[in-house]
Amino acid sequence: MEYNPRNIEHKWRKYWDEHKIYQISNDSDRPKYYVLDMFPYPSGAGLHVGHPLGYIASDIFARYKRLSGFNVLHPMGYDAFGLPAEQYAIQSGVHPAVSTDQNIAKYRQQMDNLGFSFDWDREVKTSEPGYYKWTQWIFLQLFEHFYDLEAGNALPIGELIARFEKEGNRSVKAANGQEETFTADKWKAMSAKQQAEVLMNYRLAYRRTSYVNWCEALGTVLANDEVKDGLSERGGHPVERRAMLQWSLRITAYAERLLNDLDTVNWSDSLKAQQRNWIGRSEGAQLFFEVKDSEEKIEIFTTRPDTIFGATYMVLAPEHPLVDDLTTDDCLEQVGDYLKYVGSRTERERMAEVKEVTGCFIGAYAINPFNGKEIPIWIGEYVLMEYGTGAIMAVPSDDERDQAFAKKFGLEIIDVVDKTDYPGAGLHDKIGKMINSDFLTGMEVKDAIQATNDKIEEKGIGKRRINYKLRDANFSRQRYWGEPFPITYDEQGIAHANAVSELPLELPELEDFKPASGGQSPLARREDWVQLPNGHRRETDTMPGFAGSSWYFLRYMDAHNTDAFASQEAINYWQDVDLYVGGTEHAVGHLMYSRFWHKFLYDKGLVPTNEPFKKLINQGMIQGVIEYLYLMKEKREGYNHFMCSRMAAQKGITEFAKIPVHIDFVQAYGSDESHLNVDSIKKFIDWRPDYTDAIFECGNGIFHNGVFTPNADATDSTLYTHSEVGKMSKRYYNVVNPDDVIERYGSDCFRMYEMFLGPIEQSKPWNTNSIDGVSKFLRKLWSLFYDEKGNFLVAEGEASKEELKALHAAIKKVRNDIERFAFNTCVSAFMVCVNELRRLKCHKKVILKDLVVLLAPFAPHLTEELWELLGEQPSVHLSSYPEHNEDFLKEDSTTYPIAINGKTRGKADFPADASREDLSAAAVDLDVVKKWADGKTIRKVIVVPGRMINIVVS
RNA sequence: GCCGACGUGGCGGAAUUGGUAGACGCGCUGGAUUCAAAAUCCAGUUCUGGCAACAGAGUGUGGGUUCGAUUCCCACCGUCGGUACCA
Repeated sequence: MEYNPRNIEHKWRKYWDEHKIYQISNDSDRPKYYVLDMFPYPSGAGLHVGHPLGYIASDIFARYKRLSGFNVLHPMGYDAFGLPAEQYAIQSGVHPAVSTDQNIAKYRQQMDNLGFSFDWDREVKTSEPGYYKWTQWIFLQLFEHFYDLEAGNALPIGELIARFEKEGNRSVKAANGQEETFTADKWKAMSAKQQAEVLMNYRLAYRRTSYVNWCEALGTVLANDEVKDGLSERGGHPVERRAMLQWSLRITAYAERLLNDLDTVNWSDSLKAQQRNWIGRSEGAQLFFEVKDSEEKIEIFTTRPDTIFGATYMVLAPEHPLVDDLTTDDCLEQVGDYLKYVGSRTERERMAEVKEVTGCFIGAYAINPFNGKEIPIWIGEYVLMEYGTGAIMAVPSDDERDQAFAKKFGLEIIDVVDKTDYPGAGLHDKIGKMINSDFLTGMEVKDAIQATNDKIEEKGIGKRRINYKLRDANFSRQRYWGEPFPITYDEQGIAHANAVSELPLELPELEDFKPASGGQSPLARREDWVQLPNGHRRETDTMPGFAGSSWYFLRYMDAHNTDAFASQEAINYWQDVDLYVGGTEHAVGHLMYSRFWHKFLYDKGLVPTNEPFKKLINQGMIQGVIEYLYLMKEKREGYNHFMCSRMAAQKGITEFAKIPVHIDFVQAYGSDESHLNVDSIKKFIDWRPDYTDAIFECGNGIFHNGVFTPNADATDSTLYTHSEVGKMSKRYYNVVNPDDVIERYGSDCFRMYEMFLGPIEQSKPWNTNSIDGVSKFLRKLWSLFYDEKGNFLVAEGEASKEELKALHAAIKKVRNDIERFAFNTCVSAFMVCVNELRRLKCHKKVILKDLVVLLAPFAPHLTEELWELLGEQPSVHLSSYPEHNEDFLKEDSTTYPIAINGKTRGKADFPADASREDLSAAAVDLDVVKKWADGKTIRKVIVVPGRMINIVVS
C-alpha cells in the first residue's frame, strides 16, 4: 500500500475540525504556554511559500508543548485594517470590509491546508466593531492618563488636575509638552479652553500640531516607516512635510523603561540593538547661551560639554523659533534667501545630499557662558529641529559636521582635546586630554565632562540631561479603513472623550472612499455623522494600522468578551506570550508600540506582566529567484527590441533593461543553466505581445519571428536568463503558491521541507528541487508499516538493543533541538532514525509508537494515521512526548580518536568505563602511537574521557 | 559612517560547553532491477597525489591563545540586515 498524503490529510483535518481537537480552555490544571504568530495583513495576493515558514515553526513548537503537558494557547487572526483595501475600494468601489473578508477567506483556506493547530474559536479581526471597541477603549485610557516621572508610571488625568488646583504645575514632574509654568491661582483663572490645552500637553494620547509625512498622491499622512528615501513605500509617490493637527501617543514617556526592560526579554541581539538604536538614548547636558543685545536665551543639548572652550559658533535649525527674533537687519536678506532655499528643497533632496554643507549667518552673537566670548550664530540645515533643542554649540575641533561647516565658512577652530596618546581614535571618540580649556586643561575627557557638568549646574546655566531619538508616535490617519476616534469637539474645539457606553464607535457607511478636500479623511464627507445634535463634531481621522495590532495578543486570551478587552481571570491565567514568532520587519514598529501599550496597561493594573513577549524568534524570509531577460536599451538593426542572452551580458554590454520573466517559461528555473528554449520564447511572446518583433540573441544564433537562425557553428538555441535572489512578489512573476506544492507532496511533506531548508532565522531562496528528499523520507517511514503489496508489517515483540538505540538517539536529538528551535536538524535526526530502522527491518510496535509521537509536531496528519494503525485512540496530541533513556545509548566500549600533537592519526576502542589512567596507559601502547611517535619522546598524554586522547611528542 | 549578524564541499546546510570537520538532504558518478523509462535499492562523492593502503592540504584572509580552534582573542576582506547630518 502506498503512502497517500491527500487522503490521509483530508481525513484527519476533518476529524480535528469535527471534534474541535484544538479548542482549548482558559481553565486547566496543566501549566500554560502561549505561542503566538504575528498575524497577517490579508492582502489580495494570498499566501506564498514564504509566509508559512514562521507559522509552521510555531505550530511545531505549540504541538510539542501540548505533547509535553502544557495547556497551549495558539491562536490566529487578521490585521484587517489597512491602506491596500482602501486603495482597492477607491479603484473598484468594493467596500474594504467586503474585499478584506474575501481575502481572509482565502488566507483561511490556505492556512487550513497546512494542518495548523490554531484554536480558530479565538480568531480576531481588528476591523470588527467587537474588536475595535477595545482598541478605542485603550485609546481613551491613554487620553485620560498622564505619565508621572516620579512615580514612574501612568496616572489618571484627574490626579493631575487635583495637583494643578493645589499647587500649579511647578512641582509636577511628568512627561509633557508644557512649556510655561503656572501656579494654582493661575490655573484656576484659566478658561476651560486654556485648561484643556494645558492638559493636552500631559495626556498620553494628545493632539498637537506636528510635522507629518504628507503624501499628496495618496492623500494621506504616512508613518516614518512607510516612507523610503522621501518616497512613499507604496506607489513611490513624493512625500513632503506638512504641519497638521494630529493625534499623537506619548511613547517618549516610556523611553527609559522601553530601553531598560530589553534586558529582561529573550530576544536576539540584533533586534535589541535595533530597538536601542531607535530609542537612541544619549547622556549629556542642557545648556543656555545668552545672546548679545537680547533678552533671549538659546537652549542647546550637548553630549560633549567638556568641549565648551572650543565652541566657536552656534547653529540653529532653520525652523528654530528664535531665528526671526535674532536675525539682524543687515542679515535679513541673506537669511530670507537661505530660508527660501531650505523651504524649496524637498525632504528627498535633503536626504540625498546629506553631505552638502549649507548655512547662513544671522548677524547675532551668543555669549559663551564659560569665558564670555562672543560667538556668531548661524542657521544650517544640518541641525534638525526635531532632535534635542534644535540648536547646537558648534565645536569644529571635535565634531566632523561642525568642522566641515567651519571650514566651508571660514569659522575659527580651537583645538581643545589632545589625542596624540590615542592614535587611531576618531574625532567622535570621547578620549584624550583637554587643552586650551581653562580649568579643564590637563584633565582626561571623561573627567572633564563630569567637571563641566558640575560647573554648569553650579552656575545655574543648565543641567545634566538625557535625550532620546525616539519621537512621539503620530496616531492620526486621513483614511477610511481604520478605527474611528471616539472623540468629539465642542464649539470651542475642546476634545471630549465619548462615553465608554457609546463604544464601539462604528465606521459609518460610505460610497466613495476618496479622501475629502484638504487632505481630510473620507469620513468628513458624512456630515450627518460628523455633526452631533448637541453641537459637537466628531473627529474624522482614523487610527493607524498599529493601533489594532498593539494589543491583539491579549484579545486571544478571551476573544468574545463584551465587557472588557479580556477578563482579568483570562489574563491572569495566560499572563503573557511565551514565544512570539514573526519577521524582523516589525522590529521597531509593531514591537515597540506593543511594548508601550502593554506597559501602560501594566501601570493600570490590567495586565500582570511588564513585557508582553518573553521570547521572540525572527523567521527569515523565503526569497524568490527572479529570472531576468536583458533588453538592449538602444535599438539595433531596425528592430524595436533586442533581447540578449546572459552570455551577451557577460561580454561587457552594460546598457540593459531587465525584464522579469514568468518562471513558468524558464527551463531549469533557479539554476545556473536557466534559459528559454525556442518553445518557451514563443510562450514568452504570447505572454508579452509587445515583444513580438523582438530579436532574441540566443546562445549561438538569432531567434526572430518564430524562426531560429543559427550562426555557422551553432548548436545551442537557448536564450539564457540571468537570475537574482529577491522578494517573492507578483511583479517578478516568481510567486510559488504553497497550495501547489501541497497538492503534489502533501502538507506534512511541505511542513518538514520548509523546516529542513535551514535555520528558521535565516533568509533563503525557495527551491523546490530537494523536496524529494523529504518526500522519500515520509515514504520510507510509511514502509515501516506497510510493504509494497499492502501487507501490514507492524508486529508485537520486544525491541532489540540496536533498535532502542536508534530510537532513543533520535528522541534525545529531537527533544534537544526543538528546544533551541533547530527544526532543520530535527528532520535530519528523523531521517537517520528511519534509515536505521529500515536497515534493521524493525517493524515493532514498541519502537514505532514512540517514533510516531516524536514526529507528531512535524507531520501531524501522517502521525495521526500511523497512530491509528498502531491501534491507538485518535488524537496523538493527547499522549505524552517520549523521553530518552540514556541507558539505551550507552556502549560497552567507546571509540576514541587518537591524536598526536593535536592531529588525529587513528582511533581505538576502549571499555566505556575505563579510567583516565587506564586510557592513558593503553594509548601509548597503540600501534598508531608507536608509528607516529617513533624516535620522539612522549611529553604528555591528554585524556578527555569519552571524547579523545591526545599525545604530545617532541 | 555607525550598529548588528554572518562567511564551512558543486548546492542547502550539520558539528550543544574548544576535542574524529563536512551529519542529513539535493546533485553527480557507478552498479542492481526493468524490453525501456519512472520509481526503488546498493556503493562512491571536500580538494590534491596514488590502483590501493596511505600521505598532504583544508571551515573568507593574516596573526595570536591552546596539547588541540569552524568554535575564543586581535586586525583585515567580503556578504546580508538595520540606521543615517541624533549634536
